[in-house]
Amino acid sequence: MSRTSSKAVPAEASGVPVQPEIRSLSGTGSLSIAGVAEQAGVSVATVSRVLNGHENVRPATRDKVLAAVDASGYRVNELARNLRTAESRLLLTMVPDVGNPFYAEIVRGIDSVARQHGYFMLLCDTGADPGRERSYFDLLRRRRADGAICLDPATIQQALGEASHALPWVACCEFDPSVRVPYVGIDNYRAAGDAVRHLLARGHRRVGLINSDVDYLYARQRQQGYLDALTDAGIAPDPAWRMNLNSLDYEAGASAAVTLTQQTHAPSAIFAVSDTLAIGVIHGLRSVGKRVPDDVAVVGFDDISLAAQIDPPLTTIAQPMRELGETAARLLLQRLANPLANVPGVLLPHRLVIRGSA
Amino acid sequence: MSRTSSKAVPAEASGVPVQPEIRSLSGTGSLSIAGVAEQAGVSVATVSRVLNGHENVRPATRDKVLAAVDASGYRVNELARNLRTAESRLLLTMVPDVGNPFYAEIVRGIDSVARQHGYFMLLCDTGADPGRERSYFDLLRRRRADGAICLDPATIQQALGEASHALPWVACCEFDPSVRVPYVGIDNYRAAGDAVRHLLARGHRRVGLINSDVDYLYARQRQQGYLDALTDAGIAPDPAWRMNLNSLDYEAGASAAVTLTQQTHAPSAIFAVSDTLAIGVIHGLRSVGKRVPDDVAVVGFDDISLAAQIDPPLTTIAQPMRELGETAARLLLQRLANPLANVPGVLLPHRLVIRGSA
DNA sequence: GTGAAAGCGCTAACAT
DNA sequence: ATGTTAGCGCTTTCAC
Repeated sequence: MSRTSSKAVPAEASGVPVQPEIRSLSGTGSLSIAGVAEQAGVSVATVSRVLNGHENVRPATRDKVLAAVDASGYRVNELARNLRTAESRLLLTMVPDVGNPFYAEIVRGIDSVARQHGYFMLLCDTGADPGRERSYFDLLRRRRADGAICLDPATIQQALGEASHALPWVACCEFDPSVRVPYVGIDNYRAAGDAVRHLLARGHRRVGLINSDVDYLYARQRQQGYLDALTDAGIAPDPAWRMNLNSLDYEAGASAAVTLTQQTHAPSAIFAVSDTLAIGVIHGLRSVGKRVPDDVAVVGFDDISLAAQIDPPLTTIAQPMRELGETAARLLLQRLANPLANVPGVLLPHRLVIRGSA
Repeated sequence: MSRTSSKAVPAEASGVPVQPEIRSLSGTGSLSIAGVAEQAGVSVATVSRVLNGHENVRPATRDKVLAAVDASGYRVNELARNLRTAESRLLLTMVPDVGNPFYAEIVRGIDSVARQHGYFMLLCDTGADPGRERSYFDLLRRRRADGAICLDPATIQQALGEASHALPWVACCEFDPSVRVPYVGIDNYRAAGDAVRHLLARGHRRVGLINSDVDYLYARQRQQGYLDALTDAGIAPDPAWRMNLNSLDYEAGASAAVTLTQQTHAPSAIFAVSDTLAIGVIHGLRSVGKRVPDDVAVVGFDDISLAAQIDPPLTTIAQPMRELGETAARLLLQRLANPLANVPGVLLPHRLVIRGSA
C-alpha cells in the first residue's frame, strides 16, 4: 500500500477491518444505500423511502438521512433500481437521418416531453436500413428501453409490426394503417394537393414532382395528392414530370432538378416533397441558368427554419414538427401507463406558407 | 383463474404450485434465463456461458441451449446484466443544439464508433444551459451512462471539471486547457487567421467579425485569430466591426449583418464563426439590397453540407466533423478501458474551402 | 465441462 | 414510523 502519506485512515493502517471505509469503497468506488443507512443510523428501507419521497417518514429521520446523503455525496445506482422496478426509463427514438433538420426538430419535441416525464431518450439513426432498424428494435425485448418511437418507412414498420405488435411502440409521421399501432402524422394527401393547387392557381399547367422513395408512406400519399389535384384541374399528369429519389440530400434535389428541366416540355413548376430537396432544386436550377420563380416555380415541404433564409425564400407546406414529436412521445407514455387501452391515431394540421419561390 | 381453456397446465389447475409455469411468466411476461436452462435441461450458468460465448462448453450442450433460446424467443434482460456487470453500455453525449447541422454530423461520428464497440448513445440537448448540463452529467454518478462526451462551452466544462475531474468524460470541440480532461478539437486561432487572411488577399481592409458568445472557447480563440491576422497586416481592428451573438440561428446572423453594414465605414467583408450564421448573413445582406460577394464578401466556418448549396456558395473553413466525433468517442472508450492512463488532447486539421461568397 | 450458490444495489411486502 | 427480508435476472467464483 502506498497510501502511507494519508493521515485520515489510522484504523485501516493498523490492520483493523473497518466497515464504513470498506463499504464506501465497494463496487466501483461509490457508496451504496447500505452505507448511507449506516451513516444515518437507520435501515436501508428508510433511506429508500426518503430517496423516493414516500410519506411515512418522520421529519427528523428524513433530515438525518438527507444529511448522510449530503455528507457522503451518495447517488442512487439506477442500474439496481431499474432491475428492481423492471423499467429502464429510456425511450428509444428511431430516425432515418438525424442530420435532416426536419427530423431534428421532431426529436426535440420527443425529448422535451420525455424529460418532462422522467424519461431519457435513446436516439438511433437507422439510415432507413431495415437491418439496423430491427436490431435497435430488439432493445425493447432486452429491456434496455421501455418503449419506442419509430419515424422510419412504413415498409419497415410492417416488418416490425408482424414480429412485435405486442411491444410498446408508436409511429410518427410514417405509419402503416394495416399495422395496428398508435400513430401521429399529417394528412399528406391533402397537403400535397394544397401545394399543387397553389401552383395551379399561379397559372402553372406542367407541374413536376420530386419525390422520395415510395417505401415511404408519405411519398405514396403525396404522389396521389399530386396526381389527383392535377387530374381534378383537367390536366393529364405526364409520368416524365415525376422522379423518385432515394435520398433527401441537397445534392439529390439539385441533380434531379437538372434532369427534370432538361427535357422538352419541361415542367414550369416543381413540387419537392422535402425542403432539403427543394433547396437543392433551387441550387440545381440556378446552376443551369434558370431563375426561380420566373423560369421555374418551386414549392417544398416541411418548413424547416432554413426555408425562410434562402434566396428566394421557399414557399412550402409547414408541418408542426415540434408537436409531431411531442404528440408521439405522449402517445407512447400513454401506452406505457396503460398497455391495454387502445390509443388512437392522430392527424395534425398542416399549412401552406407562401414565400418567394412560388 | 380464467385460463381453464388452456390444456397445458394440469398441475396448476389441480392447485399444485408448479415452478416452471410460474417462472416462465414471471416479471413482465417474458422468460428468464432460468426458464431457458430448464427447457434445455442445463443450469443457468451454462446458459449464461453460451450466451456470452465462453469457451468451456461442449458443442452438444451449446446446441441444446441455442435450440431452447430459439424455441422460446428468449432475450437477455440487460437490466439485470447491467447491474451484475456494473456497466450501462451507454455513452452520454451533451450538445448545445442538436438542430445545428454542425453538431448533428459530429453526433453521427460519435454514434458510429460507439455502436461499433457495443455501446449506445444517449443524446442530450443542453441548450447550453448550465443547469441542464449539470443534471445530465449526474447521470454518470447514477450509473446510467458509463462515460460522457461534452460539446458544451468551456465555462460549463470548468464547473463540471471542478466537481468531477474523476468522472470519465472527454471534451469535443470545446475544451478548457485548465480542466485536465482529454479533448479533441481544431486550432481555432489558426483557422480564423486563415479565413481573415483570405479576405485580406482579396483586397479587403475593413473586415467584420460576427462571433458567438465568448463563453465559448472557440469564440475567444477565433476572435484572437481574427484580431492578430488584421494587426499583422498593418490594420487596426475597429471594435465597431465586431459583434457577439448568443445564438447561431440563421435569423441571428441576418439581423447582425444588417446592423453591421448599416454604419458608416461599414466592413466590406464579414467573417462569421459558423455557417448557419453566415447563411443568415447572406440573407440579411440581400434583404437590404447588398450583393454578395460584390458589395460584401462573406466567409463562414464549419462547411456543413448546406454551404455548397446556397447562393452564392459559401466560402468557409471546413472542420472534420465526422472525425471530430469519432475521435471523441475513441478517446472516451480508451479512458473507460484504462482509467489511469492519461489520454492526450488532439487537434485535427482544418481547411479553407473557397467558393463564391468570398 | 457443468452445476450450485453468492451476490450486484435496490424496492416493496411484511412485520413490528 | 421503521426494520427485516425476499427477491429482480444475471454473471461468476468455486466445487465437482
